[in-house]
Amino acid sequence: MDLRTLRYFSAVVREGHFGRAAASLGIAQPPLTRQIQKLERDLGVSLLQRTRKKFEVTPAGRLLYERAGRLLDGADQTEADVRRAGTGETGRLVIGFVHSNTFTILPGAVARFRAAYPDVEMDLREMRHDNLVAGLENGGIDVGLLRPPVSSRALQAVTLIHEPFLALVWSGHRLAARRTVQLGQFASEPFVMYSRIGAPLIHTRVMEMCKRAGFAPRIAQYADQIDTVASFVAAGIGVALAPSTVTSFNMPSLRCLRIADRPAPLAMGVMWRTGNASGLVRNFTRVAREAAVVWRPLALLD
Amino acid sequence: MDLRTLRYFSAVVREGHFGRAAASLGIAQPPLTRQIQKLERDLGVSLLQRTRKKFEVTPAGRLLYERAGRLLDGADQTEADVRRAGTGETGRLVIGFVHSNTFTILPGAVARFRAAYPDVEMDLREMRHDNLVAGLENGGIDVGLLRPPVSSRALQAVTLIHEPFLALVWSGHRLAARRTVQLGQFASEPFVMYSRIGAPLIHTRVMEMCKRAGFAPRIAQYADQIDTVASFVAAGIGVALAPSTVTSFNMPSLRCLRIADRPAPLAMGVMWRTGNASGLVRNFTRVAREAAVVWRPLALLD
DNA sequence: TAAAAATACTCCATAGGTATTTTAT
DNA sequence: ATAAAATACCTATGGAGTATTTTTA
Repeated sequence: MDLRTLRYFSAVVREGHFGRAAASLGIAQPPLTRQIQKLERDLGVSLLQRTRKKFEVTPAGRLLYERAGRLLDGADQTEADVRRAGTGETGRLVIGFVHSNTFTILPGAVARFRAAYPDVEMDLREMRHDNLVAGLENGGIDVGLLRPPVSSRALQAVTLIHEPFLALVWSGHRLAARRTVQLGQFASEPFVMYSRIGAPLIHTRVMEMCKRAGFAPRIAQYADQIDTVASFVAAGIGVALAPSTVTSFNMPSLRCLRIADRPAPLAMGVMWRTGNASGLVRNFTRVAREAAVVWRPLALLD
Repeated sequence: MDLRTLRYFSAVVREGHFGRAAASLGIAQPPLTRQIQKLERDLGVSLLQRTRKKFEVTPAGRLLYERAGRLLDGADQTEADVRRAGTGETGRLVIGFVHSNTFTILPGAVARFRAAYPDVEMDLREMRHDNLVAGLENGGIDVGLLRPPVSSRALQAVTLIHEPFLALVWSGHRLAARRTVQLGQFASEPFVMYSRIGAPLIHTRVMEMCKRAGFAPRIAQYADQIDTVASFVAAGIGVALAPSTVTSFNMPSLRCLRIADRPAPLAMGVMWRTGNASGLVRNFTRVAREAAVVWRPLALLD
């Protein structure tokens, strides 16, 4: 008993006529006759009470007709649902993101994805970089928004946007009136520094930049997130180097300066486990790229 | 997408291993691999994320696995139910019967059938002979207990029991002390007669018997059913010829006499529409025959 | 007599088998 | 090195087509 045979039998009962049923199925009448005979043999049950000219449906046949209809509907529905799931139009997507995204592509990407795939359930989780990488690797997180590069062969990444570094000082700082600074001018300044745990990538980058400029920063305060860094700087605790996203904040006592050394910008990307490129992940990645294209960093100190 | 393929896919997911799945399905591993690949092609969906060594199930695959399980369970259940319906172990059976059965095989047949097929719903309908024949012909009644012969090519019959005719007189009758009568002795008696409508077969038989004995009966009263006939006779309204079932009644003023002419007995049979020999009908017929075999007419005036 | 199902036969698509290759652990 | 999936190639079952027969309404 397979679905094709059930379709055949359903057609015969529905049409009440082998010839018309065969036509509606797009096959010839003799194979249809044979398939129904075979079905009856296989089940060991008489489904149709025949004469050479017509037939009527036995009680067992009526039962099968009723059940077959439900089974076929269920199979069709399943096929459609699986197709949709395969294209990522439905299902559940666990999205991990590091805090920095809050002010960049996350809102746009989520809004676009929700609009494009309303049937996908999104589970958004803000996480620390290291936990996010682990989550992606062990499958707890389907897709992550975090800063590449990540040294994990198991993960694949696409870079979405680049954010230049800016130098931050408070409005009372001696350099506050400048539009551009040399990193060397910060050599003896107290630093508000991204923590190694909360933002290892930025931490490393800032340390490198300082080293390249010829000094080791004196760290007055650690902070995990860009908004905390900005508020500490605005409070006069120290200077900082931070991605241009800081311009999203409206902090009167904060000044953002261009860096004459032009350090390489920070990247933000979308990552997923190699081999988990399901429709959901592919779709989210695509939508995130679209969101990144139209994303405009706020005016960079024009 | 057919049931076989779904069984294959379910086995692969359940076992987590193509080789073991193939073994559990009783096929070789390569065809299983190919069938899963074909299923993915047909659906246009990646169900398993493979390496050459192992695989994991994609979200779409998990969805299909879950749905396939339900579909397969439903199909198996349907197959079992249809088989049962085909053997007549389940379903609904409309049984028509003429009143005479009330005192003969009906109780035994129904009790046995209920015991043997507890899942069959019985719809018992007492009907007049003519309506029962019509009901059998048009399909409203599945199986009937009535007196053959019936001149309808559309119906098939099996005779269950034979009931000898007895002569009935009231206890004050001049022949009441006899054990045997000649039909000719009733020539001038008033008759309680089965009506032509209610019991056409017995009516005809009684008229024939009288004619053969050389007289036309003087009909004092008509009655439709054996119990009515018996009570009229017991009331002294007239004599009657009736099947031996009358001995089922405990009527003090009723005498049942043997008929020396030994008329052919009346038959009672089970009938069904030719070509409606469904499992239900076959089973009922068989059980009715079994009931008839053990049926013992009450002591015939020993 | 006409129309419908059943049968006879032929063909080919495809499921399944065996042998072998590839690759990940 | 081993074990697991994939591939190559072959066979044969059986599903579908055409032509024809049978039957009954």
